[in-house]
Amino acid sequence: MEPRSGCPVNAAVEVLGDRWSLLVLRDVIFGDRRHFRALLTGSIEGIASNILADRLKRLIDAGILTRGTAARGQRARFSLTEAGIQTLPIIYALGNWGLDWCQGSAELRSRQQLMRDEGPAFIEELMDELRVRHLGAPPKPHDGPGPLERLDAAYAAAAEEEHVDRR
Amino acid sequence: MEPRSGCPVNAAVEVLGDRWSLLVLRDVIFGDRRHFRALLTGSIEGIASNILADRLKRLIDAGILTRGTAARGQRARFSLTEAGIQTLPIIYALGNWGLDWCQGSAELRSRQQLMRDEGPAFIEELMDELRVRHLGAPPKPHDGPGPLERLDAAYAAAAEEEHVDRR
DNA sequence: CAATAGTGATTGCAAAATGCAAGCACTAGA
DNA sequence: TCTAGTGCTTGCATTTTGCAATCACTATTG
Repeated sequence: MEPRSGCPVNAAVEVLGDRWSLLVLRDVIFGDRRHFRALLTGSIEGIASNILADRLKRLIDAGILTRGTAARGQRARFSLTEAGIQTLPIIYALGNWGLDWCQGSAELRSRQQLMRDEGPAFIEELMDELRVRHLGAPPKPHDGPGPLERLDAAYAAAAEEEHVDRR
Repeated sequence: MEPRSGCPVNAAVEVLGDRWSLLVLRDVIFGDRRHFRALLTGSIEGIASNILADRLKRLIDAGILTRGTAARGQRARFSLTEAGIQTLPIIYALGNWGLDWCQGSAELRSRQQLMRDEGPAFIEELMDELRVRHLGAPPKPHDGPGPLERLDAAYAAAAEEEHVDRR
């Protein structure tokens, strides 16, 4: 596949400029979904299996994900590469824009809101945590819960609030 | 068109998650291309006229671009809305990733490199300049050339260097 | 006036991508 | 053996993309 130009934006969108790839990466990063079935059944947008299989293959070919060895019929685990981890600012920027300019559910917006409130250091910490989880990097010392845990807590709190609101 | 979920990332990719929309925005922002023909013939990726027409319409419908009034046969001018200007961090993040992980031409990479070197304040200044050019905001006082002029200068310098290298 | 150049699409067609839902060949456990 | 889980693959219809020609309009020039 020959790139249409040598512009870095074009290069990035040839790999990432389709909505399913971006949503898959979001689920790997924030949902900690590392297996095919989890990604398929966990997709709130309802990705089709052939699209998921295709996108995972593309992301692997592009050096963004790796696939652990598994025999046929056995679960394989997907991991982000360093290049994959560094897509986080893109996903973050998209979510940030969506927060300002699109409607959405408070529950699903809560993670994005927390990241915005926390600032760029949080994004860096999150990338570090992804390096631990996906690349086997040694954990850095930190107090209290890690970024992903905090994001999950924000989501759960928003879900609880939404539940209370409905009563 | 019903959104597939209320997640802000999903909301953003439903509007922006296709490569042509992102490339059109890049050309409006960095190439200062404001008319159909300029976007069509100036596209280094060679966008097709039906795709360009379709994407411009979508971006207008999504509130990212506006189209100046023009009679049939007359040139219309496209302008970024505030929402359109705020896609800059997304485009920037994509280009930044492309700079690190993809091959490309020095000439076409020079703008991205300059933005990275300058840091987040540059992105803010660039958004201010876009507000002046597209929204008629009053210019802020600044010394020397504006961000877009500096980006063009970096591009020209890289082109000159590349030209020298070839001799 | 006719010819030319420019305006932003639109069109016809073939190829490619998407999406739904069923099915496949495999593994593992009861 | 049956059931449940594994990651795809398949058949089919629909949608999107991409190429290149064309359209209906405007404005200018000879």
